[in-house]
Amino acid sequence: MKEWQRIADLSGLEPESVTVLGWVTHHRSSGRIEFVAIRDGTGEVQAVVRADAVSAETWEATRALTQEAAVRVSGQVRADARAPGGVELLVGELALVGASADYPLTPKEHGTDFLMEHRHLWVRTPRQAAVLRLRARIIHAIRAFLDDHGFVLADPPIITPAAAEGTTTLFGIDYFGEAAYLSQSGQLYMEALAMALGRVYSFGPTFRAEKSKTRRHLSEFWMVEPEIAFCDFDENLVWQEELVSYVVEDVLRHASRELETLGRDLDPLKKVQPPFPRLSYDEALGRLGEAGMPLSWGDDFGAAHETYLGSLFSAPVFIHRFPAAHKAFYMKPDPLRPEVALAADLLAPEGYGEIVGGSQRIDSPDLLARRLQEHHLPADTYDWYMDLRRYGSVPHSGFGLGVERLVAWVGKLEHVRETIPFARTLTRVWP
RNA sequence: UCCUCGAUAGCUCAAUUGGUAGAGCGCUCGGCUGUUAACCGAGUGGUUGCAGGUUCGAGUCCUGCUCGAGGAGCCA
Repeated sequence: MKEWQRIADLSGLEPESVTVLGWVTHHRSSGRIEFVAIRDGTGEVQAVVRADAVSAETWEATRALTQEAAVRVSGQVRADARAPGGVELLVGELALVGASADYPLTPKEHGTDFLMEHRHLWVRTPRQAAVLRLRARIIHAIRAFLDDHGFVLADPPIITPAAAEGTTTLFGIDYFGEAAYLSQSGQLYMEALAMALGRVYSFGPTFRAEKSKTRRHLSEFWMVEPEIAFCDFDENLVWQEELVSYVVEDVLRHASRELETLGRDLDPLKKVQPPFPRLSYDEALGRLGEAGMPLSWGDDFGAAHETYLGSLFSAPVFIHRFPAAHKAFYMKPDPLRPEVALAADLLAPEGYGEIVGGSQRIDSPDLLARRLQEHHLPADTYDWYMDLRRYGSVPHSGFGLGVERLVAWVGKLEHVRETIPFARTLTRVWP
């Protein structure tokens, strides 16, 4: 027999006597009877304490309970329609494990800044706990899919000597007296690892020092970066849609309780089935023109354009073959149309924007050398990267998936700052 | 970096035309034997973000600053 029970396992145990360990979320008094809501991380249960049924010590301990006090409660499990969840604990004994005075978070509403300032306590609330559980399940699904399809986890360094793409802002650090940077993408390293292991993926934190201040941006976020040898552009898209579909299906099956806590409408998720629609950049321009949002060829999409394009379909949509001029140096031009790159963004529906960005990489050593020059990138820094084309270069592709954006969309959350335990944003590096 | 909005009790907010800073929640005390963010009564609580200005008088008007939120750009 277990010494204590998880609250999630209580249902069905009636009329057994059990012990539960947890925290008091709130309690109500009605004179000679107290109702204490207890949370243990697996669920919440109502403990009922009657003055005439317990010792004086237990009664006094119960009367003195405060919000978030840690307690040990023993009692009989019983079904009762009046109890939230249908099951409650008729208490025989209650003891304080850890006191809690003047808990800052009340059951009433709070503002964003106050909650983020108390993020270490905010995570105790049912909604935030559900988000973190959903995140864990999504990460599990991503890794299960990749592991089951022959991808080898091979993480690139987080401390890097130079910008991977040379565009976005990096966080600099002092590396034994030399300048170094926190990785903003492991992609170039993943290409090297794909030449060694075939199919690889990285799963780790990524750092961007951009002064982005929106509900879609974090300074530190987690990214999955698969890289696949002998994989062309079209196959790359298939991997992406299979992965995203698998994650959604897995979450529907295994995280339904979390989605329910979040009030997530499941119908849009059920429509996420491969293959996803594909819209070329040119076709996208046409759709935007029809919708009264005309752009000139070569223009980048703004947030409003992405939201509109994402809203056209019930599943995520690929926008592919962007003008090459503004894209990363390593992206392969379309052989049939060199002015566009074999790159695609995957836009989530319901206004969540880009969740994946991927491309086929340049395999020609001559073209890659030319691109490095055109982008004014130092040849010596990228010499090791050129080696990948000098020694057995093959067609290869890969993509980067933003974990927090995926979680935000799947959970239909307002802001990515809730999808990670302790968000690092432009204005917050605390707690 | 730019645009918009905001900052009043521990929290969420109110304060009419420039005229005595309030409510709910929290907390403390009391009441209540089935509560559901319990309820009822009493109490507690303020350098109105900071600095200056206008005025008989500023939470309110003006200037500068600080901090925050949303958005743009950039991106996952």
